[in-house]
Amino acid sequence: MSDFARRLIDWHRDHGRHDLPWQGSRDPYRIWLSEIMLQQTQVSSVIPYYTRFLERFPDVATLAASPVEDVMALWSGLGYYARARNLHRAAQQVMQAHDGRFPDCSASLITLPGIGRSTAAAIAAFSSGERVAILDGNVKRVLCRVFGIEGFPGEKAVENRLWTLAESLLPDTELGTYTQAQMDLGATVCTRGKPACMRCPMAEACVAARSGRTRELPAARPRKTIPRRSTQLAVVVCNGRVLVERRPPSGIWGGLLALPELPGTGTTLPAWAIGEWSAGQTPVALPPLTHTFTHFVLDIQPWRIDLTHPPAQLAEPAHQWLALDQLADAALPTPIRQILTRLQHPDLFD
DNA sequence: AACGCGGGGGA
DNA sequence: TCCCCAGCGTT
Repeated sequence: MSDFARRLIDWHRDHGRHDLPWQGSRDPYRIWLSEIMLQQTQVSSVIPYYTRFLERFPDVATLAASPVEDVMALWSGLGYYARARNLHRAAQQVMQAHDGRFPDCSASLITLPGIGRSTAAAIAAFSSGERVAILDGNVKRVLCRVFGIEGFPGEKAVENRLWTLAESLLPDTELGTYTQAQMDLGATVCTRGKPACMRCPMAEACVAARSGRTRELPAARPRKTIPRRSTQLAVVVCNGRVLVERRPPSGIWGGLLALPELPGTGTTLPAWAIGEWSAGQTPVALPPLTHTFTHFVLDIQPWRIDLTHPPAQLAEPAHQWLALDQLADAALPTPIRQILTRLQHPDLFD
C-alpha cells in the first residue's frame, strides 16, 4: 500500500468524521443521494436537506414515482437545481433499467444522469468497496499540495495528471475508509484558507507545507471579470397570494418557481406592463437586492402590484398563484424567497 | 466581494 | 474534446 494511503487510513481512525447521517449505511440509494447533494455543497448545508429528503423519499421507487415538482420543492435553497432534475431522472432509469435495484458498481453508476466519474467512484467505494479513485475538490487540493502539482486543477492537462496520481495511490483494501479519509482531510485539515498543517498526517512529506507554499497550491483559477445584469420582477399580490412562474427546465433557476420578469432595465416600470398587470393600480418599488452568481451579478428591482380582483385567466400557462403562507414548501430560489419572505414579514431583516 | 465546487451540454 | 454554465456558503 502507498505510504500516502496508509497514513491517511491510520489518521482517519482517530481524526476522521464518523457521525455523518449517511455513514453507517451501505445502501447505494442513500449514499447516492448524499453524494449528489454534496456536489458543490458543504456538509453542514446538506444535512437538514438530506434528512428531510429521505423522510419524504425513503427509497428509489418512491422517488421515481413522485412528481418532479415535489423533488424540486425539497431541493429549494440548495442550489444547482439541475441536480434535482437529474436525481429524479436517474431514479426512473434505475426502476426501468436496473429493476429497481440501485447499482453499486462504478461502471453502471456513471451511466446515470448527474453521476460523473468522481461521484460514481465515491458511491461504488462506499457501498461495495470497489477499488476506484475519486477526484473531487478536496482530493485535488490535497494532491496538489502534497505532491507539489503546479497549474490550475481545472485545466485539462493538470486534471489528467491528478487522475493518474489518484489511481496510483489507491490501497488494495479499505476503499471506503480511504475515500472518506481523503474527503475528511480536505474538509477539516487541508482547507483552502488556513490549512492546519500541524494536525496533518502528510505534513512531513507535503511539498506545499515544507516550502511554505500552501497559499500558492493549488493554483487559483485564472481571473475573469464577471458581467453585471439587472432585471425587474413583478410581485403581483391578490388575496394573500402572489403570482409566480415556473422557469424553463434549464438555465438559471431551471424548473423552479420565480417571479415574472418585466422587460426593460431602468428603474421605472414600462407603461405596457402597468397596463397588463396592474389594472390601473400604481406599482410600488420594493427594496432592490443584488444577487451574486459565479458568472454574473444580478441587480433585482421588484415591483409590488396589488390586485383587488384576480384576472379571469392567467397570461401564461406557466403562471400560478402561490399562497404567501406556504412559502416554506415552495420550490423557490434564494433571492425570490427573500423578496417574498420580506413581503410577508416586513419587519424581519433576513 | 471573490472564491470554490462535479457534471451536463453545446461549441 | 473542450469550455461554459450554475447558486450557494465561506472567507
